[in-house]
Amino acid sequence: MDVAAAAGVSKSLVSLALRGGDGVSAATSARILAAAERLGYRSNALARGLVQGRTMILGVLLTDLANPYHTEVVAGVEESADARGLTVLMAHGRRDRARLTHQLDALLQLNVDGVVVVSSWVEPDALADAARRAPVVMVGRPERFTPGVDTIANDDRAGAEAAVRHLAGLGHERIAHLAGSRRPASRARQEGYREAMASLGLEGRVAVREVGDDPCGREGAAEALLAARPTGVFAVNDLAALAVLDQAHAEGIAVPDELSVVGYDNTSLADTVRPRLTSVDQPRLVMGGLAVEMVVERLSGRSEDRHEVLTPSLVIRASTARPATKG
Amino acid sequence: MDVAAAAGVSKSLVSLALRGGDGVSAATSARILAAAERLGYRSNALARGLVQGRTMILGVLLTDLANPYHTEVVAGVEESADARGLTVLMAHGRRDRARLTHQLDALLQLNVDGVVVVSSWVEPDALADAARRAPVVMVGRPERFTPGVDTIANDDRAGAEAAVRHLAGLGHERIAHLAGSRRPASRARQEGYREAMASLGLEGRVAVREVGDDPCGREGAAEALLAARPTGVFAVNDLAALAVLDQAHAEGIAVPDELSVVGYDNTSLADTVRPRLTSVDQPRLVMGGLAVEMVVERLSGRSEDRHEVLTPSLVIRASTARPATKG
DNA sequence: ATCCGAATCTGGAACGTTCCAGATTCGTTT
DNA sequence: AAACGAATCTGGAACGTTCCAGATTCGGAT
Repeated sequence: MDVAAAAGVSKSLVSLALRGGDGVSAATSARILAAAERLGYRSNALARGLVQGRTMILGVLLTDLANPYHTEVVAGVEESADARGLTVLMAHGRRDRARLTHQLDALLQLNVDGVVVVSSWVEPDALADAARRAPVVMVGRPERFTPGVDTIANDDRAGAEAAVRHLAGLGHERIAHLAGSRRPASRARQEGYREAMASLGLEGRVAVREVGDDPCGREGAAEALLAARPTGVFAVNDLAALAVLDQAHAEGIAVPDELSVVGYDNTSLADTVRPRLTSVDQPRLVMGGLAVEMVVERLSGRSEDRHEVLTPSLVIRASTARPATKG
Repeated sequence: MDVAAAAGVSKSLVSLALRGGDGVSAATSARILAAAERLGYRSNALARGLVQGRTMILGVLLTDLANPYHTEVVAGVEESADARGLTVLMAHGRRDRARLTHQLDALLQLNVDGVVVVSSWVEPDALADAARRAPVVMVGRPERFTPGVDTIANDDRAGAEAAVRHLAGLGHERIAHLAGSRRPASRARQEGYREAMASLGLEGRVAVREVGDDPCGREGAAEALLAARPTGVFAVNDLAALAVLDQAHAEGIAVPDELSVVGYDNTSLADTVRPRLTSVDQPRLVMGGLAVEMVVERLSGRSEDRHEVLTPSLVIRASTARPATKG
């Protein structure tokens, strides 16, 4: 190590001084720091990680960078990781299962101290494999639990119920649901909708239309949904809600005067579209923070799996109002 | 290495076989692969990076994860990196200069093979420092060039001019500009606007209003801008254009019938708001790809700095039309 | 049988750190 | 003056790979 020679001490002492360890005299320490500064020295994280067996890096695996839902979870992760001195590095799967597996592998090969998976798309085998090498916490609702992998999800049923009750509370009865794909979160939201309708004595008014996973299907589904002339719509997510808003606009239906719309996820979209969208909000920051906490718990010995379900809240904006009085 | 013992060969041969190198007999190779598979062996990227002096990791430094402009540049980076066998890892500065510097440092300590900085916010000193340790390419328009750091930007003047000429071509004369902050890109767009107006003989119609960097200022600025009753507005970016759309809606001004609006960046917003926004499109995928190319060039010896400026194009949507005929 | 070269395999050095056991220095106490 | 202990410093092992020079094996030509 050049710095050692420049400061006239051993490499061990340089290492110690740069880490701020004690047992180094003030004078020597100053000399070492000066030499390091002068030579533009930077410690090598590879070597450090190799010898220490840990890297202080928290890996975050993302399915979709462009998804504002994901990025806000990441914000929560970062905040919490910062507070614990962990550095966050992100790997991106780009909505592709194979790439997701590959990127997860890349993180593990780097010996990250833990992985937060923000996605429910990862191959369960890859996940199980990963959990054997490092703590893995998944934020999202998986098809089924993978042993060794902790999960954090929001209560989709409760969120759906809150949306429906909000509409019913305003006086709506013809409340339709624009449903999502077959994925667990979508299914749970649909179940929540049906249950809430039933418990409100509105089972006769249940009307569901599914949009596929492909974005193109959304408009058609919205059109079909509105054909039944509901006064309120609960959409599986904000993007689906946007399709409803657009379709309503195209048909000359005023929102919220003639139609109330509720979305899910409270993405930036909800605060962007006109009218601003009432939406179910998952506590994403909290979820991200909790994920880090769970990784740290694993690092300090917890071995039972933990599956946390958080309660979402409804953010009321301008897209919902009392239904127009008839006649 | 356990795999070596299990397969009854030396660690060197295991290493060779797993890398797919030749000089390993088919039988032995199969035995080694089987043993590795069985033991769940994964090579350690830290050790590999340490001995090879390169990591095959391309670091991406982001200012703002939530910014769809940034994420699409990243998509371009990823595509190009994939094709070259580089793994992309992202570090996130969260709009904070100190954190950006810190994250840049973290990437360098990991011995990444190169860094693509998607941001024009990074401390120039930190950038210069980084460039001494690895190739650094910045996507964005910096205050000034940092020696050793390549840059890729779009031609903001040309983009602004295209926007103004589009409006003028439709018959607009009262074309106002909602300008951005003092940052170089914003300034260049404003200059492009003024120049285009001048060269169209419309210097008398120039009307500029600046929004500060804080989001709250946008509405007020949009209101003030519309007070002058322009028939066309060129906004510094899509978010500013959205403020104009909202303000127009609030005042009962129909877009595009009574007011045409053009944004900049062609973010997902442009394809989300109503009416869909005409916007200047930077070739973000190309820019990302080019960034990787420039990193690779540096790795294979280029030493002169390269500063690339790409030409943006206009994407015409529903927010622009001929002005209403008077009377 | 002998030799030769190609194919296959091995052992140790190296990468840049941290860690640890011990060496050295120095001021204080006896 | 001797002894002691604390403070300060050093040297080598270790981490898990790759790399390289050389060792071993093997089939075939002489």
